[in-house]
Amino acid sequence: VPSDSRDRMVRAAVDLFRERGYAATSLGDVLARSGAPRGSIYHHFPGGKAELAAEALRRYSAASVRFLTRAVEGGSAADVVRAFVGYAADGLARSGFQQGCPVAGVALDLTQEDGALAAVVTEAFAAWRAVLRAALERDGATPAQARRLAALVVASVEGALLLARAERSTAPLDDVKVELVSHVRAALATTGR
Amino acid sequence: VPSDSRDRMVRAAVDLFRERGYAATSLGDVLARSGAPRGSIYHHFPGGKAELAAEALRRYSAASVRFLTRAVEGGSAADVVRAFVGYAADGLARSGFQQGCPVAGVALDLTQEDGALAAVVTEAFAAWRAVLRAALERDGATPAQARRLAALVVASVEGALLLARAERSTAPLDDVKVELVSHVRAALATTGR
Amino acid sequence: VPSDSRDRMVRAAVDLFRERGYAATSLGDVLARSGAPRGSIYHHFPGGKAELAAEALRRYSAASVRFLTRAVEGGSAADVVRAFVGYAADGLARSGFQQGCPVAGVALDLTQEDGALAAVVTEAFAAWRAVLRAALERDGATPAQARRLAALVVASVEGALLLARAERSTAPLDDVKVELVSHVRAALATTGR
Amino acid sequence: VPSDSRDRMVRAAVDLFRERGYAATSLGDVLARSGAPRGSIYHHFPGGKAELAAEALRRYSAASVRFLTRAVEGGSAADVVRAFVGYAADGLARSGFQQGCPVAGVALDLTQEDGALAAVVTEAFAAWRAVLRAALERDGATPAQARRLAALVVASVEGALLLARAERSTAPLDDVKVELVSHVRAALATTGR
DNA sequence: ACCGGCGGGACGACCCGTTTAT
DNA sequence: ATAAACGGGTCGTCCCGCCGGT
Repeated sequence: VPSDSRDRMVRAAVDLFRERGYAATSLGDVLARSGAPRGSIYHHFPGGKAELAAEALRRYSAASVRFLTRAVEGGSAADVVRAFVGYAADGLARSGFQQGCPVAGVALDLTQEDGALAAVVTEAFAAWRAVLRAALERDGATPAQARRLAALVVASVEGALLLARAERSTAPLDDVKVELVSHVRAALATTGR
Repeated sequence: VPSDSRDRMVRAAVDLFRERGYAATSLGDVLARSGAPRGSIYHHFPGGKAELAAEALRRYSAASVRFLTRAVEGGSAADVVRAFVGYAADGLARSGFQQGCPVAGVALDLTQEDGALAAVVTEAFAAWRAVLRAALERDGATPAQARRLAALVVASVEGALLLARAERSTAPLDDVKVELVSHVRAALATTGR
Repeated sequence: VPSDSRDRMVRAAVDLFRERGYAATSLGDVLARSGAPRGSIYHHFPGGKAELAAEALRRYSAASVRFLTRAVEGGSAADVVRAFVGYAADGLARSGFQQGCPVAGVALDLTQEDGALAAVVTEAFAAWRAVLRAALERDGATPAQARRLAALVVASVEGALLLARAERSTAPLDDVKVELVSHVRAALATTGR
Repeated sequence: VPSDSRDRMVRAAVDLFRERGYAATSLGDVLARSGAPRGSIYHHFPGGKAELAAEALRRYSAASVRFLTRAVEGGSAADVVRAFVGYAADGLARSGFQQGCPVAGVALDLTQEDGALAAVVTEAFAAWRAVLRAALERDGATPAQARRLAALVVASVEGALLLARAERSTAPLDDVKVELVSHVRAALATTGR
């Protein structure tokens, strides 16, 4: 059975990485926010901070992929794009423009040595792209086009989250959403013809 | 006359923020890479690390804006987009997939207290968007459309840089470039008609 | 029935104290080397690390005293000295010059508060000296002389083990053995005359 | 100019290693006893605890070698032995039977990785032996005999210090002194004949 | 003005010896 | 008889003053 402390620590880590990134988040911060006892971190995460971060990213990735997958099942590719942008915008707005994307927050702080964590980051990005690619192909995109569009969507959302958090406004996300939906629609219409 | 040490420190800071972000970069790292004397930090940057970072971002922003402006003067909006993506891709590839965007590297690590630095970050993003917006309007976009497209371009490039650095490949940047150019072209064509 | 885990832990502790002393040996090291389960420490050794160490020293002391006693029964005092030095040299050489004397390894790391462990250390030294004293008296030494020679022998061996481990060679032990045997022989000859 | 803090830290380290060895001495202990500020340690000893220990051992070694050398200049080999044992006994007795030999205290706690420190330990032992060997040869010993006798003397003193500290009495040192002097005298007399 | 030595306190992550709850 | 959990403490080092030189 997963311990309660452990779970709270992972959740706190996700939130903190969304707010200040990996390097600026101390284990003390995680402990303070989660209310977990100091000694527990090494027990639950023998690999230390990096292992905690890996788990946090995996959890965030899994949740967002589940969300995306549901959107894919219930709507068109354009709907999925809208859902993806909305997912990011929601998290940001709900937290008073504090919480961006934890994957980005970790990715930017990594140096070459953190191989294991870097792999988790890459995997998280890949998972999003895979879901988007599948939806785009399902709706008529060629494989190459789907790959490019998926990259554009993920990149735009990550970047827009950056802009939006910086200026404390969802405007960049809203703008990106409009253009993304229009572009995807046009691309699929052209291809499908 | 601007001191040599000061200059080297700023350049080292830019590079390090591109590689590992703000929080993961210590002043010791900056000193080591720049070869600057230890006692000089507070002489040149009484505000400490934050002031050094502000200067580093301003310098990077100014250089990239100069580059973008030249592209605007010499080509279409689509050319500017290509140049912008290329600028990011070049820096990344030239550094062996180490150096992303220093503005992003700082932005993600900031907490609410770093007001001054946050302002510099916002300003840097705004500067890029302003140049792009102007070029788009010049080429026929409506103000609102130009604003949205500029947001999309800046966001896509920042995000693609993230993806590209993570997977040590320029593929995401290349993919984003193709889609961005195609979308901007289509948008301007529609509007201008 | 003596538990298997318990036994393995004691043996691992002996070896580790011989290699790195008391303070540098963590319970985790003991667990890792013995393969014993983590939770068992407090079951078997309610007194914690100190109690484990006490038991380890007692076991080592008992084994070496048995060895010495057999040498006493089978030979002259000079033979006993040879056996004593050889016992130390064997353990050291067999372990690739890793394992010295666990009693020394514990003794040096103790502070004034560790009364119980200090007593075990003293007792271990006393036991060796007692056996040597008895053999020397049996072979003709006066009580005072036997006491002094026993101190010299134990001290020399402990010290030579230190030197030998440090320079990864049995030379100091060999040198000490030669001189010790010669001195003991001369002393007994003079007395007995 | 050597800083005052630095000097006090080294002296505190020597004393603490004499009392509890290397592993049981924390940098916090050194700081507390020396009154030095925490931030200074890394400035003075970039190599951390190991570098501080190396310096402490070198200082103790140098001081004791100076002492031994003076004894060599002013007396016979037997006098040197007496001085050597007395040096150890004095330090121990003066400190209320707390302070043994710092070289031993470090040597026992080292693992295979601490190569640099181990070299300093070996060097310290070698220095004592060299001085003793020279004095013995000067007084008529053959080279091989001098080597063996020097090993015996150093080993005996180190070991006797161990015993003496453990039982809080100088008796082992006194006993060893008597036997050592008698043995060295006899050895030199025999050789010189 | 610029720079080096040094000091200074606060945390950083890691991990240790121990106890509570099975 | 064992795993989960717990605080306290380790070393490293970070960011930052304060002087004395030059």
